[in-house]
Amino acid sequence: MDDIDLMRDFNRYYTRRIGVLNDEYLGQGRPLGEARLLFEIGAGVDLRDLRRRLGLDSGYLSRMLRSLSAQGLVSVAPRPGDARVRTATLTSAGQRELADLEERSRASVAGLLEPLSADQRSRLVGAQAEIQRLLRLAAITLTPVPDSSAAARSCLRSYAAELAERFPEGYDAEGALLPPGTLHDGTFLLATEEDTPIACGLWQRLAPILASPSPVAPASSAPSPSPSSSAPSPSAPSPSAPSPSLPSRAAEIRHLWVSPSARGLGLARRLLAALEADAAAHGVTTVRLGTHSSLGEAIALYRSAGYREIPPYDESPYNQLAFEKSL
Amino acid sequence: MDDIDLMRDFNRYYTRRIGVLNDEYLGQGRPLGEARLLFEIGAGVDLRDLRRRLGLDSGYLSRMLRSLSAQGLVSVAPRPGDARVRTATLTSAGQRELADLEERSRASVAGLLEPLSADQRSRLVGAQAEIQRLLRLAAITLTPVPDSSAAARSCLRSYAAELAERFPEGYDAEGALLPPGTLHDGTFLLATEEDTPIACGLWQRLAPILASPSPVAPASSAPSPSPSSSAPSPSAPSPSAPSPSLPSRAAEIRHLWVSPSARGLGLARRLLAALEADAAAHGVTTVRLGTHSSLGEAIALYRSAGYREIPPYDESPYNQLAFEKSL
DNA sequence: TCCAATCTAAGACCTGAGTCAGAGATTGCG
DNA sequence: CGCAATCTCTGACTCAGGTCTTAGATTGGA
Repeated sequence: MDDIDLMRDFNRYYTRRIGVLNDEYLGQGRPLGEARLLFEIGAGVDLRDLRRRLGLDSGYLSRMLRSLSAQGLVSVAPRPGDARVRTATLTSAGQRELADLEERSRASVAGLLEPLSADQRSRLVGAQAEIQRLLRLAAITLTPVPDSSAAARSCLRSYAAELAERFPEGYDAEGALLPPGTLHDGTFLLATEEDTPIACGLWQRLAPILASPSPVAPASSAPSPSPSSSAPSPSAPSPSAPSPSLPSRAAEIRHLWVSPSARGLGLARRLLAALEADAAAHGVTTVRLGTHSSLGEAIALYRSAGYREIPPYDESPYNQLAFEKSL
Repeated sequence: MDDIDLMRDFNRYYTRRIGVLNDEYLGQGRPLGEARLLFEIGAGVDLRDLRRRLGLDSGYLSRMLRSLSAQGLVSVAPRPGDARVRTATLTSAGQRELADLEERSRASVAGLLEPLSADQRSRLVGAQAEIQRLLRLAAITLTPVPDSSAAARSCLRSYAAELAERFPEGYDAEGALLPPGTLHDGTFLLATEEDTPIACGLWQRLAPILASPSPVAPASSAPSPSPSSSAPSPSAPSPSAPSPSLPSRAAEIRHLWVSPSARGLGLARRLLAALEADAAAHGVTTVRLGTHSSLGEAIALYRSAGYREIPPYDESPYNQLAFEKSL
């Protein structure tokens, strides 16, 4: 039995167990769809958002809401300001009903856990947390996007905001952040979880350094089918590339950032590996990066990913440390 | 957030993820119920069993089967020998269809696992295995039953069969097994998982030993509300009890057995603890047990559960080792 | 041999879930 | 202002899932 079969087996077992659990507390007279609605309508939600979040047809939603408001559990009213969209709110009876649902749900889970010792319970939730982390990580997709795209800029803004807060000296986004539309020889990777951006990073070809060994022919560095947003094949240097006609084999990784909500999943490591792989596929053999001495987790990540410290290679005031790795 | 909320959170996340996974491969044109039927009809099943296993209404099942056999996937025929029950079999087209379903299911799980490294995958399935073990353990119920009940005897038969195989000298069930209906001062605990017996064990009051300290008044050993099948309250000794009018405060644990299908769950430990608790609730202060030197896991269990070795206290040829614990 | 029990088939019926097309209301923008 | 876009409601429709009842076939045991 391989991993796949083991997982299928677990899925069958778990969904069956949890299925009866859910029936136990949800199926108390109320149709499932309505119960889910009650859960989702916290304190006023636009119907539009409800539909999107639950993936419902507008007619279907409208009908369920009608039923719920006939039962006096929710009230639907046009949103002040824009009367096209309507918002649903729980009435006080609805809140009671929801609390009741929650309580029943808690009770049925408690009944399930009851025969287990405290130690066994904590092992159970520990294993669940591990699974959830890994599944989240697996559900995150990495896509190359233009560095000027809205999602990319929003990630970079969050990145800059966080650095401004963490660096004792603050962070000058204007001066230090990659200006939009200037990444011509490299790739901006965006990580999204259920269509919301949660992490990013980019690699960018470095101008050849005079002290570096003279460029050799790009012999076997054939263009690969790997995803790349903007980098042309190595034999066709981009217009913005500096004087030498052969592209540099050194690149820099910059702006690696993971949203706080996605930390602890191992996403930074995955993103870093993806950036390296993409750069390597474009003929890059050496990647460098600079970082701030206050970013302990990042430094630990680079070290454990095979980077070794080198003297700082640029003048950015924020890059007190620099690292390098051969691909 | 306590264990219960953590588990609810995980349930929501997991069922949602797995839900879309299932829709992906099951909802290919065929209704879910029919797909489940295909899975369940392996090589010939009685409709009666199908109904019981899936919890279906006879009319509903009959309708689905009609539809499946109209599609040429299953054939239903009266069982030779008893024409009241009918059996369903997959046709060769049905088998192909099932193989196809399985393949799609594997593919969708594989797609989910694809972004994970081998190490992450093995951590995932490891955590799943842990959860499954703990949930199985939690789903097992311990019930006191008469030692002559069919379920009890079936467990004891399996127990004897296993010992006969494991002991180099064999096992004489006639001589060594508790005869049915003879447990008058003690409790036979049966462990069942989804209504099938999977483990058992019993405690039985020992006749007072002459060398033991003289019996004290059973002062505070009040009868407790704990479950007990046959043991009368300590103040009313059973007719079969030997001469002294006060019940012995020593008991013996015997015939502790866990079906191979339920090993590794920690069930033996739970069963042992339940037996001790039940005995203690009946005024027992010392439990003893004997075991065979070849039963390494059992010996390790007793040691780790707080038993200390004592000299053998009876003449059973199978009890080369004896243990004792004060409750 | 006959009766009760068992098992299944079939039909009527119901509910929930979900889709679709069209009509109204409201708003933003040229 | 008027038009297009957005959002919602409504009703008609389909389908899966499931229950209930009745009837018929078969069998085992009195």
